[in-house]
Amino acid sequence: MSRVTITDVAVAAGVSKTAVSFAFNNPEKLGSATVERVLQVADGLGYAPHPAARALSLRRSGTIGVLIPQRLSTVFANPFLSELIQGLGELCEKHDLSLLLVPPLDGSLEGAIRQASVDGFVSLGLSPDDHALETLRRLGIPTVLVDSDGSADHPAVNVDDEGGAAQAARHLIALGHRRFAIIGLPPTRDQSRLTPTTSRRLAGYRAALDAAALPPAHLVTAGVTMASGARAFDTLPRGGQRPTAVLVMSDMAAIGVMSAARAGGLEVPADISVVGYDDVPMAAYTSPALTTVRQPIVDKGRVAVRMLIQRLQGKAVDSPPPLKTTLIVRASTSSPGGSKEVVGDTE
Amino acid sequence: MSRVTITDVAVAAGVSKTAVSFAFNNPEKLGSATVERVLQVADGLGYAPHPAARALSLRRSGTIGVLIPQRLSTVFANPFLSELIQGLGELCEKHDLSLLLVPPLDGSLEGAIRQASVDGFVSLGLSPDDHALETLRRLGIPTVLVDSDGSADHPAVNVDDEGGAAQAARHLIALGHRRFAIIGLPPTRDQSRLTPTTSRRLAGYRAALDAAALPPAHLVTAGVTMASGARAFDTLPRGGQRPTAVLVMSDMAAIGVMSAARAGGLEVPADISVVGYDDVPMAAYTSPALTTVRQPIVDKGRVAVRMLIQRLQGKAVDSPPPLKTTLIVRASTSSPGGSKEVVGDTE
DNA sequence: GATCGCGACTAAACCGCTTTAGTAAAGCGG
DNA sequence: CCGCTTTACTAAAGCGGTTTAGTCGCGATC
Repeated sequence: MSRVTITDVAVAAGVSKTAVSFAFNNPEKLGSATVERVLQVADGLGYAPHPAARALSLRRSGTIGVLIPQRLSTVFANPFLSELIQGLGELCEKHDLSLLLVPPLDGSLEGAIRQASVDGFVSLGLSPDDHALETLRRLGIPTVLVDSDGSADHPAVNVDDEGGAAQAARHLIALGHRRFAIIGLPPTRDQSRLTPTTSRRLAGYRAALDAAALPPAHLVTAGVTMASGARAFDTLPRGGQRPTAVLVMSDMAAIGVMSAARAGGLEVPADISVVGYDDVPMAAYTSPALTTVRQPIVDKGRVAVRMLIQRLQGKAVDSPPPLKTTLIVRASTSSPGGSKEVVGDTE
Repeated sequence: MSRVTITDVAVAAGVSKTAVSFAFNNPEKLGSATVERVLQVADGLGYAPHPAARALSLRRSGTIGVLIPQRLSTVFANPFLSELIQGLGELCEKHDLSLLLVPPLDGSLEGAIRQASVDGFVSLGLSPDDHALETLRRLGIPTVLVDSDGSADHPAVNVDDEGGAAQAARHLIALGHRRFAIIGLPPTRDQSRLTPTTSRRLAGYRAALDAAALPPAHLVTAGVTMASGARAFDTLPRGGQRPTAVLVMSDMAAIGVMSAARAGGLEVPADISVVGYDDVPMAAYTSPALTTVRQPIVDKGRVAVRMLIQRLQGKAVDSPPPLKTTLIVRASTSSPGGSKEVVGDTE
């Protein structure tokens, strides 16, 4: 009861394997009567070409891999990936491509890369010195990076992380805040350093604070979950040193911060202002609704696939200019006193 | 600049292809010195076995497909899928399996099924008469259903949809509600009928209403997004006929309902109570926090993969008993008057 | 010293498809 | 009726691995 093969169909239809293949892929090379008959027989037998055999022969699999530097169970807790996949998926469906999720295998992304039968990769948040990038280069698999630094080998699509962060900080500064905390994203897989996204956003926050001649902010990192954001909040200074505003690099952590603040008896934004990053859909539905930096996540996915498809067609592709980020002011920010009054320029 | 093949390695190491293959997969069949040398050479050349060739030869791809009956861009708007993938992913990573997302191709799931190079499928929410199920059976691809009715061909993992729904309805009845609306899930792909999950939840709601001798509830359907839930709310009767409680089959729609209610000048739960379904993480963070029926989504994913792996090993697998659902009472429900006082048994 | 067994390695078949190169027959102009 | 192009179809060579069924050499056995 094994699978029906092309040979079975050929025999049953009284033609050669070639004819069967042509019937499906090059019908114009065959008499129309034959095509008809072969298709009929194939359908009757329930024939479907073996995808692996096809991939081997065609030298393409019709699949693109999404290289994910973390475990699926953690990374999918963040709606960011959901949204990105919406963008990736939209174009993939249009081009008859499937999406393969490729998380580390036994902790090794490189092992996972080797196993994956894909035509190309979209890779998320890899730091520029990750060995995975070298593996990709050596294997010659076309790759587009997202939220990384582009290189000669691999173009990257990014948003204006720094600009968005600066906008967020300036908004709070304009509201009159002086004591800040920054909650960053988790470090790279090997824990050794910040991801490119983290660095860029941090640079944006700091540039704005420096420009206002404010003291450096208290910096901690947190995962991109609500629980993790709540934990991070609990490590912030208390009493007189308590920051009046928190710049969070992900909405999920920001929501956790708000929730922990409230649990600690503080009111948002009266006692503490919170700004997120991403503008995931739920940011508009929290209470108070979250002020955050919107980045066009779905677009990011679309652009990445579009670039990858070009690379698959052998065209050279450059990293596009960063996509725009926008500050979305909602209800989680106000002047430190609690009034919404603006002290200075909101830009 | 094409890929390094096993032959390249064999030549470079001065051995046969067989030896190279053995060095990787059956090192005990070779002298240890040879193994060492072959591995060295392979590494030096940057050799990685071609996944498609391997899949063809081994008759397994190391990939399982997630059969998704909707477009990726719509289905990923619901955190349900994210959570399910967390469960699926957890076991997949443990077993060195990859996850392939398989949405309809040009609207056809069957086409997508044929193209996918997978060892088995986990299929979501398929109605029992969907042609895709017949295709799967004919191709003989092991499949485990989620949120569908099981059959002789394919076992299914489900939760106690009906019981959870009944619990939700009884909770509202006990609070004193008499006029209900039900917001259901979208129909099947061909629009012809309700999905199994919808039917079961509906049955649960109705059983509870009937048992309390209440009039039938107003029924509408909505997609599983906040926007869609908001739209659904706007179609409900107004004025004296306005329901005092809404039973929603998904949290995302429920959150949309709350938001639309508030936009319409109502207060939740004082003027209208809302109960969701799923207990996605954000349900606890909305305002008011959402009363909802919790289903163990991550578990569902884990169980599904566990079953599929058994099937891949040739074992017969029966549908397990439904997983437990639990009513989580939060702040979006109260007595119709606005008081939280309970009129009767809350169970 | 022929035989056996064993360890180390290889030739070749096979997985199921695509595609190139080619054949046989039909069509056709002269 | 011959040579030439078309049309319709096929044999066989890949694609890049795995695996079965050996081959070969060599020390141990009787």
